[in-house]
Amino acid sequence: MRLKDLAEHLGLSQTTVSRALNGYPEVNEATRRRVAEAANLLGYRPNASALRLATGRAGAIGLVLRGADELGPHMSEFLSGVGSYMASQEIDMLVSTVASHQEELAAYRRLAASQKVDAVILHSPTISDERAELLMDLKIPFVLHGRTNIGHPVAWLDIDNTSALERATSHLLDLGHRRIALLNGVKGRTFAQHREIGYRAALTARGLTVDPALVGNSVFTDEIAFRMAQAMLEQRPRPTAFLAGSMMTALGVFRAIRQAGLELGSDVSMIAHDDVFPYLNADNMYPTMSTTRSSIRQAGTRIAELIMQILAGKPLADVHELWPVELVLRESSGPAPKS
Amino acid sequence: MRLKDLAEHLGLSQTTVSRALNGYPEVNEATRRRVAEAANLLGYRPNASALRLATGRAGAIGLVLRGADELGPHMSEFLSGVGSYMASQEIDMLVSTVASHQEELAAYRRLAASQKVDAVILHSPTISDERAELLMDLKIPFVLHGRTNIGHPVAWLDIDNTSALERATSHLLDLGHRRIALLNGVKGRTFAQHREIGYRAALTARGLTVDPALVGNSVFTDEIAFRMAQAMLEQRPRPTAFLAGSMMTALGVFRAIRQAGLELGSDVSMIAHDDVFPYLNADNMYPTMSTTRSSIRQAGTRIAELIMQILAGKPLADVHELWPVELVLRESSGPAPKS
DNA sequence: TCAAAATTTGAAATCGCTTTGAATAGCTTT
DNA sequence: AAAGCTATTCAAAGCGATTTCAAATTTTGA
Repeated sequence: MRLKDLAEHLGLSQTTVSRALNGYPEVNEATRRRVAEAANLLGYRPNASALRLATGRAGAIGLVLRGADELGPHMSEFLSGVGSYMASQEIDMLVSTVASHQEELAAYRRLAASQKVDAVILHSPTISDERAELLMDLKIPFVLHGRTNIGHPVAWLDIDNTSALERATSHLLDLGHRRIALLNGVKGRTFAQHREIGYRAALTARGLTVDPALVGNSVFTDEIAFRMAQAMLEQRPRPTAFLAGSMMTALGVFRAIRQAGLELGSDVSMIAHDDVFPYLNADNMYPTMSTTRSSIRQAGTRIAELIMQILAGKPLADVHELWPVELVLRESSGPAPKS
Repeated sequence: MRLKDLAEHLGLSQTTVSRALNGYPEVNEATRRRVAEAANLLGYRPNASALRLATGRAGAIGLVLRGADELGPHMSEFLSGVGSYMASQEIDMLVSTVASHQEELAAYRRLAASQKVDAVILHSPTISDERAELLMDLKIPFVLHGRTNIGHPVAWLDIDNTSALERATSHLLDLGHRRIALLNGVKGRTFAQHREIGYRAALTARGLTVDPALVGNSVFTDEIAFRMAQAMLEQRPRPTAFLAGSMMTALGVFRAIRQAGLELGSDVSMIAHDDVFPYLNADNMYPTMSTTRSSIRQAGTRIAELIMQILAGKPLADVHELWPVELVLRESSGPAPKS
């Protein structure tokens, strides 16, 4: 069913039908109704490629994901946040997977040259992110999930990682903990830097120094967290508290604590960052998990909205959102054990 | 940079340039090289919409994911398998998220009417899947990840769930277990049915009957598995072995076992199904986990290949693959405890 | 050497839509 | 009744590629 067929069926010109369907004012109300009805009945929808070619808009946004490390539970959850909004706007999500940084850059060049997307979402930025620079050069609009430092203004949404870690660390210090381990994200990522800044600030405020042996950097997986925590727990004096970068990390730390014959919440405390996964609830854990909490799904939805604003012409410099992070105290964080 | 610009730059017609780039034989080798070089240098890539309109091919495949329950770790891993192959074929992945079954059907209708995709991948089928029927009606080619029973032949790839569960169950029976719990997938899904068939077959072969209180059906999450396992462990006599539907499930069961003060591998045994997540390795768990193993990522890649074969004209009836499942015995499965 | 065949190139139609600019019809206004 | 508006509608020109069909050039063969 093409526009032409529909027009013939109605005894109208393509022009009129097109206008009727797209809400232009210069079409008779009766005609518009007739057209809408017929279109609905016959299940007409414009051919996407033709529409895109004619309008010059791709009707899609791009997401380039770096293989294994980015296509995890965080990304799924984020994606479904983005998707829920984009679906309502009839915008497609074009997802590409790549294996390396070089491939990722190439993917953006391809997207730009073939004009497959109107904008992209960039995530997990480094402190001075090369991809952001490239996208500026390519003139592909984008919203950054996180922050980075490049020459130009950039639209971004981020959570206040520094403040979150500063508060979580301070709380543990208040409870008497002195050896607090930080299982942070991969070095070089802005969010990991921000978290470390918050952690250091809290320690420094009490005149304490950071023990490098208590800081780990890695992707957030159960497995790696388990090993890092295990190694840290072998130190003497051992850490009495952990700051876990994600709920996956928390699961790994939990296993390591158990395996060391220790009890979470009494022998060792933990505060984890909770991105709010529907299938991993801090409240349902044993013991319940203290968290710094911020929904990554909501962030996705909001970023989708921001993208649409940017495409509508909003200046980049006006699109900055720093979301606060809740600190939710539960059973996993308790007073430091008497030594 | 449009084809026209490139053609003018070279002093050639669009026709010739187009042909040179698309490998048609009727173009002079020297010309072809000259064109290829210029295109490369100037970074020319055809406008995707124009190309699609002209060729009638969408150059994309669709994936419709039902919100929370499908966008989990399994799907991520599967997606990246699909993506790795599709990227090599310059085919895009169009990902939509929907919240309900009705929305999902509507999404397929939209994809069909607007001709946004050449084919789709269908996953987690029910025993007689309505979506598969719809896709047949809409004449959208698709490959099914799993199996279903509808009137027409359907292209599919599946793993041999029945045999996997039959073998795992038999092994536990050999070890002396008699009360074996099954944490299965959502009722109604074909794979869950297949698994139950295998489980029943093994029990029946020894003259045992199935205790409904030892069979649970749900999505595969840590949390739900924890609760189901917890409830089952309260029964007397309690189950001495668990068949976990996924590694997430296994984590939950593990927690429940620990919480009940029992030891995995001696007091209680477990065999989990392992879809091979890069970040959750059965070998690295404590104790190491016995598994039925099959890479969901590889399945994704293979399904992508099958899609291309179907688009190339291979008859649906010839596209059926049943993959065997490995049974890997590790420490989590041991002899039944003396009662 | 010249016609025929093979090779190489190009003009124009096409894909299905949007959008510009013109045309028609029906009312007012003078 | 003619002129001027307004409200509707339509024919045709893009959008940027592919592809058909014809033309120009070169090569081949007798």
